[in-house]
Amino acid sequence: MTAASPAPPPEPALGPSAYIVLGLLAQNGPGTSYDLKRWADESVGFFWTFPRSQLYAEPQRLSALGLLQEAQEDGGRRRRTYHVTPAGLVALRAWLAQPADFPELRDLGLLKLFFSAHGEAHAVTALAAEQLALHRARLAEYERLHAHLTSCLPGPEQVQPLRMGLLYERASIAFWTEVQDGSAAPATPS
Amino acid sequence: MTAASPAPPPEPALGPSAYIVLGLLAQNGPGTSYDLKRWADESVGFFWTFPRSQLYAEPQRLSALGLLQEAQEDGGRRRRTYHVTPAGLVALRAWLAQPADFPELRDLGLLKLFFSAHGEAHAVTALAAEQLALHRARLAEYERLHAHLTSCLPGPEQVQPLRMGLLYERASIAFWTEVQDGSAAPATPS
DNA sequence: TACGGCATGTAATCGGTTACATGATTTA
DNA sequence: TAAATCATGTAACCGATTACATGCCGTA
Repeated sequence: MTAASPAPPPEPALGPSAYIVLGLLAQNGPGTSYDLKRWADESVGFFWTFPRSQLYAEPQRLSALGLLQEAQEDGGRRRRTYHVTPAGLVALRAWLAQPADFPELRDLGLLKLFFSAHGEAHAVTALAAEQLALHRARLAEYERLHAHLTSCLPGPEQVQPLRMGLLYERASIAFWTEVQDGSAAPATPS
Repeated sequence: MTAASPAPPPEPALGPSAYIVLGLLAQNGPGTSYDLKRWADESVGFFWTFPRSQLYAEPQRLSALGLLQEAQEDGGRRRRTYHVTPAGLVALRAWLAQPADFPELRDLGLLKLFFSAHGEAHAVTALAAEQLALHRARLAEYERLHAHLTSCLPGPEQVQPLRMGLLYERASIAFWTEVQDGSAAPATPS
């Protein structure tokens, strides 16, 4: 490699939360960390969570990298408002173009089920009941949200993940029902 | 609170990976970190991943807490073999009895879909195709594993999580197919 | 004006990830 | 016996979670 291509800073490879911040800001215009929290809570928050403090730390990292620009107000709370720079948009697009690796379920319920042989006898029943309750509640919530979204319609990309959520919840309910009904079930044809 | 109840060490609240180690050791007898890796790779690894080095660090933490006992061999590699102590079993059972909080999808594909408005025009198509490939491959793998497991049958608890995996993969395939077929789809009845 | 809750941030800690480094075993 | 692979571990870094601390604002 010649001196002609000094290779721009080696790109520290941002994590998912960085792109969530970039994406949310790109979508909803400039905002503060608290705005980010509110936006996340009613959208991505449903399938990707993180503590609030990340939404203070992450924008600062991104500012340092030039992907966001920060404006701190003088009076009152001196709060920081961020907006995406052109470089930030480029980074976002680059990330969107890269292939996404495999999703992970990260389901503590499944984990406990897997090890349930070492628990109390009725542990599985309790677990199934509890998981059913959780998933039913979540399903109801998704259905509300879905109904609500189809009215104040954004682009379909923002509704689709919710549809996957619905599919997942229905599958979960089917699964835990099956578990609850005991191992009595005969061979279940695929 | 009187001096009569000195309250045993405040229990540092272990993370999931700690219980994976405890559970795997409880299930498969004593073993080394490498054994843990192999066991995980063909079971829990499918719905809960972590780097190999965790399987060296975690057992040491657990030993320090008295939940595992370590035996280091003298000759050769001086490798460490761990086995679960009674206290470890108690901790495992206590964890199993606690309610599990809600699972998270953590799906980068969904995330990218959600923000896809800011990418190239064909980004969604590419994403859908790529995700379909991933999920089809995974589904095939699960089906192989399922067939294999039903032969060398362990308890059903160890097969059930895999069944959830199957349900999830089928749902995912349905979802991304729907995405791929474009927003042309009319109202999809639930 | 006092109080409660909303808003805004920082500090310390810790688990998880990457990278490094090396020893043992098998096989060509 | 050299090479390749399997096995085993450590160190450093960094993102993420928890906890702390405080400021503003609406309202009683």
